[in-house]
Amino acid sequence: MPLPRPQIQLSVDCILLFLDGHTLRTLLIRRPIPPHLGTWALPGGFVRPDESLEAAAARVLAVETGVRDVYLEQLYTFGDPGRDPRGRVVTAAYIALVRPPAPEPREGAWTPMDALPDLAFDHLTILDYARQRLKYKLEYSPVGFRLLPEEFTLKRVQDAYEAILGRALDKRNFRKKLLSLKVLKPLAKFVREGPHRPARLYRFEEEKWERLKEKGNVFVF
Amino acid sequence: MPLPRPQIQLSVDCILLFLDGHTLRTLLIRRPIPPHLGTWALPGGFVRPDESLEAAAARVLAVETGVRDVYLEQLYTFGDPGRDPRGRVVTAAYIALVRPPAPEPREGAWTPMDALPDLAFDHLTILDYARQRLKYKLEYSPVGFRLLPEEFTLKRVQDAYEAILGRALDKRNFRKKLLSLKVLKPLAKFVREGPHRPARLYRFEEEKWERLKEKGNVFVF
DNA sequence: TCAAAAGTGTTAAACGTACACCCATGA
DNA sequence: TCATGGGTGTACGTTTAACACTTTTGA
Repeated sequence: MPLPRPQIQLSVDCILLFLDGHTLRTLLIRRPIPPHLGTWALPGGFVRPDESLEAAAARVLAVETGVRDVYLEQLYTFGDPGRDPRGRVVTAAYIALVRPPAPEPREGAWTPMDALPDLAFDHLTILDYARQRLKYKLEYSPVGFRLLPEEFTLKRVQDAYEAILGRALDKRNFRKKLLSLKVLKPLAKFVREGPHRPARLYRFEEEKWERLKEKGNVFVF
Repeated sequence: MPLPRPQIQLSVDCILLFLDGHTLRTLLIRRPIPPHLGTWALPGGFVRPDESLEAAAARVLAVETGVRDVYLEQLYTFGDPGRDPRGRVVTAAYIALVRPPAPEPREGAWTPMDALPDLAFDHLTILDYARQRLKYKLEYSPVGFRLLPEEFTLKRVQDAYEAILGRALDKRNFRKKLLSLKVLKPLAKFVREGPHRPARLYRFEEEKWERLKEKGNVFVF
């Protein structure tokens, strides 16, 4: 039995997230073609017949923004008829987490998540959904560390958590709990970055996290 | 600028879940057409150009199984090239939770989740993913109650949690915690169903749950 | 009167939360 | 020597986890 003729377009859109101090930023580009020509939008494009959804997301990112080798995770698929004025376009949204230093985008701008401009299509809905998802996932997955450099100070981890959760955390309690999980390896390296005591660097140990997870342990702040 | 000609098919697949005592069951049907003719598979079908993904899932359920008015939630979109031998088919999987009494399916069989037969396409992967998701969601959302009748005994709630989590829970602690959340309304009704003391019926109060959630409270066993 | 599930409370351990000072450095 | 952020411990309240007997019913 042959397939019916396809009538629905499939695209991917990418929510690139980057943590700039206490500010969560996303990369928006100006639409180079109609509809919504010139309006801010998420980087996106149509899926090719021979590539997986994730491969499409990676390609779109590389081509439109120059960003490569990032952590990608499917967020949700938005498919309401009418979300694209050209016709029926269903889009699989992907979250991409990038580590500092922020790659200079070939195009577009790193925009603070709490000061978003008008956006094309339903991209505001998609970004709201992404922010929510990130917040929930923080509790039981190491997404926070995917927004940090390989080596980081405890302060930076706390900044990441505070930015994503949107509230302040107690320094001593945060450190106590984080270190008690034994998923960070303290390094014999320190950063001097101001007129104050240098901060120790740590590294996230993925396989220790995996072991924790098997035991059903969870990371709640 | 016109759209490129579509080359990818979009389908939906439904994971219908039903709780039969301590057994979580899903509705599987035998494929009525090639490929995988006669193999067990999830109910599914192609999305029409004018319907939303969720509407497509609801339609497929109604047509293929006769089940209506169920809770539907998007699970994940599976889109690897090669998952369908006919060509490129991307599928949005939806979880549907049904309350007892189990609707008698027009077609197919309620199959225990822990004794699945060989399945068509990547449907085993999809079911594994659904089981995982349900387990995670139990912690912070009232999915458990969507698998129960409107009025239920505490025993039934505990059975649901034990079935989904896959482990036994302490009766006294379970009840204490569940009742302390104040999301259940005790009714002046009891069920007599055996040579033992009758059990009180309760009703889940959605809007009390919403209030709890706003306060960031969570439901962990 | 027996078997079967409903219903109920206490205690100890673990965990979360609130809170303030000394340290190392660069200017 | 001062301003700045790094780093550390304790005490209290809340939550979890372990655990066994009495109640009500139908047969």
